[in-house]
Amino acid sequence: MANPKSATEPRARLSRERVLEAAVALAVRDGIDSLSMRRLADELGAGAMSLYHHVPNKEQLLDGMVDIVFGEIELPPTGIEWKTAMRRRAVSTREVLNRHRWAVGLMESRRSPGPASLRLHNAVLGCLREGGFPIELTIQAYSVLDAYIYGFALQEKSVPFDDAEESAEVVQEQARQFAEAAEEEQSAALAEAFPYLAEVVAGHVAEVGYDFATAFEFGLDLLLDALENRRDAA
Amino acid sequence: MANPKSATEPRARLSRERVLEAAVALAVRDGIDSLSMRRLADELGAGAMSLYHHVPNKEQLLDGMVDIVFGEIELPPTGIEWKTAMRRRAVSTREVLNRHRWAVGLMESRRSPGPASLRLHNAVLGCLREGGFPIELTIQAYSVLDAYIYGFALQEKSVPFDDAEESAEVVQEQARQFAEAAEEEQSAALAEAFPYLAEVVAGHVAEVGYDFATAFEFGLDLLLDALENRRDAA
DNA sequence: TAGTACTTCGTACGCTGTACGAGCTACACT
DNA sequence: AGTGTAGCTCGTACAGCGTACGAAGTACTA
Repeated sequence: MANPKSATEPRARLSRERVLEAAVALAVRDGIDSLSMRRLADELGAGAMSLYHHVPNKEQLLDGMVDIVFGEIELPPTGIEWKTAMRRRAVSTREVLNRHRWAVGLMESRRSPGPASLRLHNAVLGCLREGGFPIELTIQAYSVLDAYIYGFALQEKSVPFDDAEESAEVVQEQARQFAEAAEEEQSAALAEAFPYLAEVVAGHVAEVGYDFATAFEFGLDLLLDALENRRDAA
Repeated sequence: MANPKSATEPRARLSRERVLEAAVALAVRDGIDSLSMRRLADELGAGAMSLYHHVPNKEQLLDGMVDIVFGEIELPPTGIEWKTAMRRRAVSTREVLNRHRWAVGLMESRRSPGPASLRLHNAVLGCLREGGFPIELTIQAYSVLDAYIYGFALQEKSVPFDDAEESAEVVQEQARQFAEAAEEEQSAALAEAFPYLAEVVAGHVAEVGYDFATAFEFGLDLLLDALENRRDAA
């Protein structure tokens, strides 16, 4: 019988790469909670247990996915001023983490970094060293910057929607929870219980809005400038 | 009404508070992954489904647990300099998050904050406002500081052991993964592939060590000073 | 004492990660 | 060309998960 399967037919074989890519796509589309081995296998038109021939277990599947995300982050360019380079890398990191919100909790807390992660870490450290930072300060700077970047991403993760509407969304959300919690708190006047919070949420954010990108870069520049001062003071 | 006087019987009834406390204790002892409704019920000597009369579902159980953690964070003291107050609060947050590592990923990313969370947020904003920060800068400062604090906690979460030994632990871990990943990377000389990383990991951290508390306060003071400058420049 | 409301919890359903092993496929070497 | 073998696929099964449902027990009010 003539059964042509040598062509580009749907009978595509699995591979570690295909599995990881499908996993990332699924996480982006439906969120990390929807990523189960069975769903992922379905997505690939395979049986669940087939996956285990290309990935040892779910934990290492996540490791692989995380490294894909690391691979999307722009390395700090060499040959330009360190501050500009670090800024580019930081902004790129935020963008990537925004695209892959599912990864935010996983990136920093995961053991056993993959090659892309190592490459990035090495490049960042190199950028600082070449920028004239002594070792101790390099480590400090690296730690501080990464803490800020990932912490900011963590904050952003909790807001439901994308760029444009997010501020309004946050405000609404906050205001509603505000009322809710105030009820539990037995007080009728919530603004009285939390006046400063009310001032910010109802008074300012509701009117002026809040732009994450601007806020991120504000803090980023604050840090970069402060680090530069520290370096020159040494 | 809600507090029976003669509750010294071994036949302790369940209550939302008892459930939440047991849940936190379990998470501290065995980690958040070990927290299941059945295990928690066992811990309380009850059936699994009994819990649902005191907590609507697991999601809100986690919300309640998180709010307990927020409640342990020291509010920024009033009546003293804002920088000192913010420092105290930041250091306290790090301590609490270190005691409750299970909570780190959950604190910031959780919707619907509880009363303790609201109280803390309000106090922090108030501290900045009373410290002479205009509203816009207050929001920025708040965002930057929290991003840093929680991001740092996220980093710390991944290191296995406590205070003293952690540096050595990190180094060993890093070095091992280093070798591992370099193997995958096909190169034999890992130090050649990631020279800066090698310099830091093998060269400096291995010898001098790395103290998280010091690193945290370095970045914290960097931020606080920078924010003060920003305030005075306005 | 009866009625009512609240609490407890056994059972069950559909989901999860994955161990096991039977069958299939593809390629290497006679 | 035939055969051996190594790797891949996947059906089945198991323990554990969150939780819907409803029966039984307990406590308190009238």
